[in-house]
Amino acid sequence: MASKKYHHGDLKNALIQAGIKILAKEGVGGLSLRKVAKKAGVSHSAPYAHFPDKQSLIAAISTEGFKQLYAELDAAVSPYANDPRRQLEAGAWAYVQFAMNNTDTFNIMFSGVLEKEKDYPAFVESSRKTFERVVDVVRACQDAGVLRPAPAELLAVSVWGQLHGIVSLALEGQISHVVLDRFSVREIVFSALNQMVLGNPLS
Amino acid sequence: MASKKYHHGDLKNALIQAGIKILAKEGVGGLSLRKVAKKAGVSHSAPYAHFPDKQSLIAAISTEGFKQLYAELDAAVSPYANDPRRQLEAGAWAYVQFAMNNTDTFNIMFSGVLEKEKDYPAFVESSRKTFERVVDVVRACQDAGVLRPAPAELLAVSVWGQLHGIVSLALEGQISHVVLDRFSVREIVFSALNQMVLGNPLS
DNA sequence: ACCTGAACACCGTTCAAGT
DNA sequence: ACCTGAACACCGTTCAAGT
Repeated sequence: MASKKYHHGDLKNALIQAGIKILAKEGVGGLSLRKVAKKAGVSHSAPYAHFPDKQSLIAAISTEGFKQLYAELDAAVSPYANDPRRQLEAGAWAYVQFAMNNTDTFNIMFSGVLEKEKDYPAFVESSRKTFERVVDVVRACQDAGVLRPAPAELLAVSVWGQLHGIVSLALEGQISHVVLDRFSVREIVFSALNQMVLGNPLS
Repeated sequence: MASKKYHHGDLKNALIQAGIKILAKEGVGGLSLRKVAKKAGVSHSAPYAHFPDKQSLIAAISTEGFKQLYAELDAAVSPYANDPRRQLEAGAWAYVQFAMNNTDTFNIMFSGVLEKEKDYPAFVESSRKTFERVVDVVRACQDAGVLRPAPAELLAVSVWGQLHGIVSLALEGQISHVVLDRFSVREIVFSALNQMVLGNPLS
């Protein structure tokens, strides 16, 4: 399988990695197929041997993003297998940190940059898998009486949506300075999360 | 002030309106300054007499979006001046509907398309004003014992974030079909919202 | 199968010039 | 002040051609 090659033998992957780097450095607006090709050391039309169009490259980068998000989520949650409450908090914070540390990847994953996401099975699968991990944690919390009884998937959408919304607004600079002057993003997130937890003095 | 003009006398506004239409018809990816100029019936460089660059046009369209959102929010909420609980629900649903009926405007308002939002005072002001309206409703709910005591702005971020997150995930096609097969977006939103309300049997 | 280079239709932005 | 047209450096995408 590995033999003589034109350039590296795995240009497809090299293009994805180049794309991720450009995205991190120049943002969504700076991501062009031609730059990606140049960074990978090939001509501007070489990517078309591996991706039918720019959207497909974006789908591949997004898929990579979901895999990384899954890994970070899982790593944050796993240590607390018998403490669902801490799983919830650790997972939530891992999600928020991923978003804040990989703003532009987070953006192409969730902000309509990818136009027909349903056309990319790997993307759909990687995002589905991530959601399932959230559902797992939610279910464990329900079993432990930490979260209210309800269809676990529905509650998971609510929890995920809460985190996603807050961090999206934060990244977009939409959170009022009246709030940011007094609370860190961490405090905002945990305040919202605690509100969902049963047995909370305020709930 | 109104006198003879080259084209309409208010090209600036005509460009914004043309932009909104193109956005609605072709999405963020289809929005170009040259198309906007063409639609307004001027040369491709005419817009530069009114906007320093494309980002400024986007800022103006986003500002327009916030004004519309504010108006719809206010119209939905005002009828229930003495029923904070219904204000909260009506306002929430108005927000979600705005997002779903104006997907692409919503996108440029909130999805990182506008890169240095802080540089556009009109944008910042229109978004601040909208947030203030949310805070008003939250405060009324707190006074009526519908929402828990907490700094109103903090709680408003939580409520807004919850709605924003759910509708963003929904627009992005990220809500599992396991959920969507059983619940409408309206049910998902209200389920999450009710969870925040005091005196709820489930809270 | 994998890659190159020329070509095409589009961009955003600048600038000299016209009214 | 407001607008035009040519020009420049970039895009995404296609295609004939090379290995």
